[in-house]
Amino acid sequence: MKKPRLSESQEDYLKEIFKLRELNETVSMQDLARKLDVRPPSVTGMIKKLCAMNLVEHEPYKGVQLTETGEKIALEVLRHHRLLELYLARHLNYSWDEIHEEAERLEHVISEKFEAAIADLMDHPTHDPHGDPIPTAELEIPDSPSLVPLPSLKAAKSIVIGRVMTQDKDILSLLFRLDLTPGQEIELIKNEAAGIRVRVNGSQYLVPQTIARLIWCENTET
Amino acid sequence: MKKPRLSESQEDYLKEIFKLRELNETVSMQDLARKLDVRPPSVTGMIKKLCAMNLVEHEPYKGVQLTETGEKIALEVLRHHRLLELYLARHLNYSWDEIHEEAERLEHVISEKFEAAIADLMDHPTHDPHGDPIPTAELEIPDSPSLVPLPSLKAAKSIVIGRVMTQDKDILSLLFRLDLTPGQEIELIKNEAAGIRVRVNGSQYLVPQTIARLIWCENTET
DNA sequence: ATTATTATTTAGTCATGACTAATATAATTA
DNA sequence: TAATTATATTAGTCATGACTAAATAATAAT
Repeated sequence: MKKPRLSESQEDYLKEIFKLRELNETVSMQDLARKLDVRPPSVTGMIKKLCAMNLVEHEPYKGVQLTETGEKIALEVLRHHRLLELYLARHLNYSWDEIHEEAERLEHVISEKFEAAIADLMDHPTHDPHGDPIPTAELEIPDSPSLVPLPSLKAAKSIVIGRVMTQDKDILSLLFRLDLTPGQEIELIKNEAAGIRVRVNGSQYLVPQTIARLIWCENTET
Repeated sequence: MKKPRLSESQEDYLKEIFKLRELNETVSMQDLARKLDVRPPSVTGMIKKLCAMNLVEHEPYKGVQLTETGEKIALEVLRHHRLLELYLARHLNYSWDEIHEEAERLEHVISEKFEAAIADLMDHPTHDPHGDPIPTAELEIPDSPSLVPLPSLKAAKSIVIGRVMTQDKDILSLLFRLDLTPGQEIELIKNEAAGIRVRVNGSQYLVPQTIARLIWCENTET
């Protein structure tokens, strides 16, 4: 079995299919075009190629899916990305909103050796700074606490943030400044129409619904 | 003035022209083809393009030269490369013969931020693990001690290695195992036809001429 | 000075991975 | 069911950066 080394583009396609698949039931060509910032015909072309390589399967109008091999590759890229994000934040003093872009470029070029080295250095972490799970070296996805969006919770004294579902730099830097970060314990005071009133480290904020929806928390009920 | 962002190929061409220029008086298309591992017509094509961008100048049959802008870019890439090599060796436990390849890929994708971060972390080093000078952030080449090849020296008690002029993995790993590394102090016992007899950390070796020529040392004689 | 050799360039091809414009197919709504 | 809208695909183009084969220019040797 040969290992033909994929292009960065191809890796990005696989990664994006994987990420979209986690959210939506089905992944359309358009979804991909949007996320990858290319035009639909480009997607058609690339998906054709990936099909021929047995990395994805495609039923027109029904969606794209990764094959087992395709998923392995996606997970490898995702592992690189998330390890890198954590590494940049922890060891190179990157701020939260800077890590994504850099990781996006580095993920395609680091070797197995590099991956292993930073994983070692960080003691084989299971989640990145956004709370996203980091696939293990064996490409399994580690267990995460079951999470729900902040707006779906009722007022409660102690809620722990698990994950922030955005890569938008402005939002990230805002959340970072307010300490609305994974691991942080907050108090949900009241769920209002305009937003969610929370207390974090003694300070009180009204978090707009749009932003609150991006904050997923450990499910305290039941 | 626009900054058109060069391709990795283009950066490699500029870097290689710079490095060749340090050794030879003149840089031919063939030299470039050899070093870059491409065929001469490819070089012609690319040089043409770089000329149009005002990054190099080319007198057919007389050689290629960097313009000021071209040199700046070459130095930037070189700075990335050498900082990375040192960083990989120091912080990620890379062995000497592994750093080059990884740096070769990373040098094109790291940001200014990344460059600054690792430079800071290492206290703005002036030389990489091979003894090659690391251009400063302002893209000046730092002073190096004046060096001469090991075979040109006479027997002497205390000689300090300054630089090893190879990227061959086997040779590097050999030199590393024998402690024939920049900064190391050695005794030159005798310059024989077959090689150079040296003592390093108490052990005695006969270093073949081919290899000895790659080892440059601080010039002890006036 | 002519010939041989080496260096360089032209001309033309190929693969990648984007693009636009136009078309076809499916899903949705009237 | 037909019309409309959304989705996907063809067909054809372009830029990049490699390649081969053939031609041309410079240098070295006889």
